[in-house]
Amino acid sequence: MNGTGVGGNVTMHDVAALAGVSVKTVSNVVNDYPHIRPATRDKVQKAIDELGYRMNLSARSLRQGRTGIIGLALPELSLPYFAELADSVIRAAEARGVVVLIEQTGADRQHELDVLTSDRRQLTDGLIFSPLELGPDDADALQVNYPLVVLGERIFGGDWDHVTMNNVDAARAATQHLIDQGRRRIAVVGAHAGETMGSAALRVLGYQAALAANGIPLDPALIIEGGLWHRATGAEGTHRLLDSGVPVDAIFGLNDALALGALHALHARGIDVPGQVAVIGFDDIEDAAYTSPTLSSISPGREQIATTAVDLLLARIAGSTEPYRRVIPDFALIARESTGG
Amino acid sequence: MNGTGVGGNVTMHDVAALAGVSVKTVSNVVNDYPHIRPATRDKVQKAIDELGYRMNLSARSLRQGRTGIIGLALPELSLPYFAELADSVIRAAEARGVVVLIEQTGADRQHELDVLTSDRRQLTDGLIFSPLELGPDDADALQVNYPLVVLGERIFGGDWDHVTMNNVDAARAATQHLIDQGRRRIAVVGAHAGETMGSAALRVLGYQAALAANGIPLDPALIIEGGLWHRATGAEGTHRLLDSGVPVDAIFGLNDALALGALHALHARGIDVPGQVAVIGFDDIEDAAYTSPTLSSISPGREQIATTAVDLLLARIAGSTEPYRRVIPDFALIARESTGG
DNA sequence: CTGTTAGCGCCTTCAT
DNA sequence: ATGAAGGCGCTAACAG
Repeated sequence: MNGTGVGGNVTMHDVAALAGVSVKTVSNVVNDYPHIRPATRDKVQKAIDELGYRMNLSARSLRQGRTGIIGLALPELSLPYFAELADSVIRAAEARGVVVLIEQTGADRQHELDVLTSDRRQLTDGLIFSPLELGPDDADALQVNYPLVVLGERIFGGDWDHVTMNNVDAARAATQHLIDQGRRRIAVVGAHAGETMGSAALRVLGYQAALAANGIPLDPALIIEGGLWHRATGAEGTHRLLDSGVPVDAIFGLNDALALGALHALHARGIDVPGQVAVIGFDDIEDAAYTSPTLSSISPGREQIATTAVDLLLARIAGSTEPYRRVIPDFALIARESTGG
Repeated sequence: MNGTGVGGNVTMHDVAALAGVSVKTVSNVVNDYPHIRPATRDKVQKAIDELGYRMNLSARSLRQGRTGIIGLALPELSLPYFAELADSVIRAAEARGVVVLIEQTGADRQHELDVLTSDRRQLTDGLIFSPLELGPDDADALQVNYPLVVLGERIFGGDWDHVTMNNVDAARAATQHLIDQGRRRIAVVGAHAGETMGSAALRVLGYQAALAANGIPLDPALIIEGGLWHRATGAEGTHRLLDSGVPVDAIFGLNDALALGALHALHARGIDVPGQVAVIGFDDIEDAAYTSPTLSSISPGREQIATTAVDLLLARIAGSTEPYRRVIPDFALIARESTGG
């Protein structure tokens, strides 16, 4: 039963007996305690190797109240941005010796609330949470008694740990880029009416700021609503926009999935990109570099967001008590064909 | 400390004391034991609610040797196919009351070996493993002493649990579809030289079978190697193919990422798809429906693969002993613009 | 630097 | 249908 597999039945006591030391000494060796005589360490290590001993992590968890697992709750892995984010979080976690349990909320409000109080929270030492539906009214739900790092900026005002990016400035830069290419009738796809603090609201703010700075009047007909930021939403919104007949020479997809949908719709209607309509997205997912035409986008520093979130969470787990709010300032405008001259 | 959060310190003893019963009775209630008097159950449940009791999962794990977590090891979530697979696995797992710990192997052989013997295996009750680099020579490494379900068909010959799809037939169907559109110079991108049983080898087999069935000679110059099935690999392989000057009127990307890369390369060279060159992929990732032109592909029944894998794993964890090898026979050819007349 | 003791919270006997 | 006791494997707290 115990060949190539992961050892089970052999305990510290067995190791201690074989090595002729106490269990505590074995524990010390296994946990890299500072002061152990090299001879003792070797003796123990030999016994460990000989028996193929592996520590029982459940027992350790029970004892110290930690599992070495962190949770990551996100809308869904099918959305490339979140898949890439998860990739980065897992890498960062692995580099720090912890593993990641992923839960999908499906962008469902109740599911997002559930994830915060789920039994599973007991299996994790802390949670990195990227909500899409929770808003300022749900601030109470985020007052949990375990380490929590919230991604994105849907919920301001609380004093919980927070990692976000500079949405307003980044969206302004994207819009300015379109303006620099001579575009004046710039639509935005994926807006959320009534919201004041989600990513959508902040990016629209940046869009408006850029228009204002360039003396371009804001035309409400160019602001296209779209709840879920999927490709389908972008395609459908773009069709609505074009059906409406308002003049358009550029589309700003509030994320890349929306922009990909826009490209799709424009292609379906035989509208040349960027000849007739320029398109820019947001997130710089891998896809953006491979579409036809390739998609200009904003690179939000995803890697840095992930490592920062993991670091904050681990610091909190380790006992740090100061409240954190980290804004990742670095973003980059990646100009590709879809906005090219 | 114990408001919205996930309860911690209150134990079964506390509940038992408040309810005036023994801990065993509380345990029975919590675990939905069959024979409990309704009155007793209510009493206990009331005490549980009043104290906000949550069972300590570490203690339970220690006691029964199970964590309720299953592992999922895959190359990387950045590859859309695997992100979508993970999505499906997580959903299937959730529906069955378990959660998923994801580990990325980065398509690195050593990493793939490590994942099988890692300490983390102790946190999981079993593993769903999608290897990319392990081959027949590594069969021994798969002889582990915990429930393991292998995805894909890189390693035949062992008697471990296995979920795969009908790669040969599906690839034959893809190729036949191109032939049906009048194509005769069909290249394949992403082949793995020297392999005999991976997805690449099997799909190439199907390709060859289709050619043979239609009396089309096999031209080795049309078989383009490509190790990692990323978009970049597909683009680069396509450039190599076109640089070589051999006549081509269709490209079969052995997965969608490769096909997306091919579309990208063709677009960059101003070659019309499908006018001059038709393109088909494999996997039917979400992207395929949104590229320009939209990408024809093979839908492999990803959802069914995921649920089957989870079901097999859970059955094995529950103690089933018969060796399984399940082939998911259902695939579908999705014809889109990239192969359109 | 190393040994001893006493639980962590639960579930599995074995009684009743 | 419920209670009592013991231990799963580990580590924190003290000795020494």
